[in-house]
Amino acid sequence: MVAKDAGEARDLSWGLSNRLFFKLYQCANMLHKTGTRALEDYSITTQQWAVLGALTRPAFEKGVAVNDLAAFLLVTRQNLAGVLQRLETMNYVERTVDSNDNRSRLIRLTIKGRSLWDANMRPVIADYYREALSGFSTEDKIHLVHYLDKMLRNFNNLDSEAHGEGGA
Amino acid sequence: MVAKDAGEARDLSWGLSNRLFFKLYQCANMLHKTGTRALEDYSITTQQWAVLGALTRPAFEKGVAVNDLAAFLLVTRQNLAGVLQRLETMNYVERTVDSNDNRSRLIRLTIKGRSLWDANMRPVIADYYREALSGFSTEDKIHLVHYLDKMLRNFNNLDSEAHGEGGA
DNA sequence: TATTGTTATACTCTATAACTATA
DNA sequence: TATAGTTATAGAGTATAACAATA
Repeated sequence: MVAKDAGEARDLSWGLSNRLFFKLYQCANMLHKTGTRALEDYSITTQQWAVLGALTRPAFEKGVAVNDLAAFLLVTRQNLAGVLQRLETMNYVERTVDSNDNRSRLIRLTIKGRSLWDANMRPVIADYYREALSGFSTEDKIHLVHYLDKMLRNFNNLDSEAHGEGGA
Repeated sequence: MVAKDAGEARDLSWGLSNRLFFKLYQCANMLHKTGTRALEDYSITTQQWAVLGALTRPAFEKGVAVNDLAAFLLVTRQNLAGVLQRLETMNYVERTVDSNDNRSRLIRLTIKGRSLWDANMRPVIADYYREALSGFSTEDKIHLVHYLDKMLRNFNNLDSEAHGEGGA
């Protein structure tokens, strides 16, 4: 009976975790679908949104190295390069040489990019947040951020292990 | 002073919501990155994982129409077609004609697909859940599922509006 | 006419490796 | 030698439109 109970407990745990990850998967899909649609007037995808949003951070406003930006966004520098290229073509970001290290390039918003964010994207995104989080109290949001942050740390551990840093 | 306070309240709300969505964005990225890596021995992506997982549901075991599967996964039927094609090439799913409606195709797992899921994928995914949810109590998981489900309903509303169904 | 599913196209994103230029 | 960034390539996913077969 012990073995059977243990099996049942494992099944319950599987079901709940499975449900949780399926919801997360669906939320991820819908975030990209509805987010990209919300910003379609500006031809901005959610990845580009994340980059532009990061560049408005006070710490990054004077420019941020590609590597640092990639680490912040949790994407590889190679894949960030593609997104940056598209944003540069649209004249929303620009690259300057870091005078402290000639290998490094500092990425920052252009005037046009800043204006796009402040005048167009931010209001649209504020509306988007309002709708996507309707029914959420401030407490709910704080709890959810906490859970997502906790899961994110676990994901980062999983990712580090996969790169052989924590080899068993 | 009222206007200023209102502005500050809006900023606080913006900051919290922005943080929440950035975490969600990062979790989405990491789910695909670590999930696909966890299943790389079988060349299964997270989208294919979702399809195969759906097909193991008791309700779908005898076959499910493409449209119903797409609705369940929250993807378009066109995009599902591509994923199904890749899974069919690998011999993990098969299509049969619905005898009740000759237009419809019922998708179901093949023996090989069922075996891949039971013998290989499920154990790997169970480990993956354990690591990705380490530190989460059952209560935590229930709360998180609840929040994700709530957000998902909001996303679906946003999506319906965008398709002109609820036009203001 | 409407619906089911498929095909076609164009683009973005991702993973990976190889390259350059600096350090 | 190691690091910062770029370029190149192949594959997967996504949005959208158009199409064939069936209802």
